[in-house]
Amino acid sequence: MLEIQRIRQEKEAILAGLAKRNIDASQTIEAILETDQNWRSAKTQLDQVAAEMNQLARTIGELFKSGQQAEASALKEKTSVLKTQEAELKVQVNALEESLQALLYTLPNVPNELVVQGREAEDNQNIFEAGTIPQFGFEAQPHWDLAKKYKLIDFELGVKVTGAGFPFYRGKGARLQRALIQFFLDEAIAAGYEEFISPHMVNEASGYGTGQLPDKEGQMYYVKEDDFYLIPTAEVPLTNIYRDVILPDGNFSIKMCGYTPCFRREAGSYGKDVRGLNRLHQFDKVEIVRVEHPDNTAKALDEMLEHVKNLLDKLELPYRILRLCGGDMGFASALTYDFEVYSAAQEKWLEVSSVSRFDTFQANRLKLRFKDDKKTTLCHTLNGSALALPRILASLLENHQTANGIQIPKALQAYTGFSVIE
RNA sequence: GGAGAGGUGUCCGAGUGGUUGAAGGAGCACGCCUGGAAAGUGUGUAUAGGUCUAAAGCUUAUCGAGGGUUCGAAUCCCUCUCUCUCCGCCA
Repeated sequence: MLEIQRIRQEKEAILAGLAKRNIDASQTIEAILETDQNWRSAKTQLDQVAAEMNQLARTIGELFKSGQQAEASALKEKTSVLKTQEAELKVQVNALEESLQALLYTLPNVPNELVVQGREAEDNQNIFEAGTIPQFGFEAQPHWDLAKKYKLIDFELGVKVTGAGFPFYRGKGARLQRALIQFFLDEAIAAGYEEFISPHMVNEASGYGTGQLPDKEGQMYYVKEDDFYLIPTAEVPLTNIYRDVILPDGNFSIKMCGYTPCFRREAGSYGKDVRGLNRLHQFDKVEIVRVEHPDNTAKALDEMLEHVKNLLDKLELPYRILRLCGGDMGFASALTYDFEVYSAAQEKWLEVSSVSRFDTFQANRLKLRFKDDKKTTLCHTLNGSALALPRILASLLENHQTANGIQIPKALQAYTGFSVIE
């Protein structure tokens, strides 16, 4: 959520920024400013009436104390007019506040200066490539065939027990999955992130805190009985640890990581995009989350990019980094880098990580601030996948396949306990 | 799930209708005292908003959350929520 003060002061800059998302926000901004103006004047009136009421109540109290019943009763009658006024103004103020809030919720974050205007994936900027795309002397098999051949994943069984998008991992497939989680966590911990095991369901307030609510209810599984949402990413519980928190000084750098399953309804997805492991309703992910002083955000983002690069290097996978264009960025993000791994048999790039800075956008909703001398200032938040498992698994299988089996990268062998899947 | 007790500021803790944004204490910050420290002593110590060029000042709201009663609510009533104790159930 953008700060209202910022909209008042930097209207033009915000409009220019949002244009990079192909959004013409001028009408919304005008509506916001007008509502804000109306709200403020109504609020001022309400405050004045309330002040008068308070003054009267105090006087009445004193009169009663000194036994001047008649005078007190006379004053009491005066209050009835004020009371009606106050009630009316209160309704007005509340209504304006609500519509202001609703309008603010509709505005996405303003893109960083590095972000280019663009509409779709083709407009993203390729800023880095590493690794080599393997050449096979045989016909490479897609991961769903490999998974079946080596009995690593059973999609049909998942359909039977739950539904599409909820696969079973079995045998070495399960072991490989567990190895990856452990590997990712160990790497994150080595990089200074504190590990958390979080709840897998969150309440409504947390959904609002990180921006899943309102509007994206349809993306989350919802437990009606208890009003809980299944988390779509560990970002939600981890970031919400800092909801309604004021850090005591500006000297902080909070680094958290956590493994969780992630639940996504993915309503509207279909076709070959969802084949095999490409898109699941439940998948595993290790997430890294940071809360930073605004001065440190750029550096933190760089560190996170390096961290993910390092993971992919160790897994010996060919990958590239894209800086997302305005139209392809998430709602809350100011700057996002996507990591894509080349999947040798599907012959396409698969997104395996998304690293973003949100600046004050989430912090404003979360009310996450720090004390700076006497002022309280909003913190910055960042997060990134490090990494999401299914597509990593898919590309491991596809890129490291040989005629006789699947080679496990060296860095992983200590975790899997085997070096090849035959 | 049933019965009961409770949720007050950074912490402890008082407060059952009238200058209570909130006694008292601890902690913390700054000052005085001291050769230095401790002790002692003084002052300060929430958040969000409105008004204001800004600061100061003035003002509104906030004692788990929301609503209600009242001229006036931390204090009374209702709903929800969380914590604790006992019982029940249970990995």
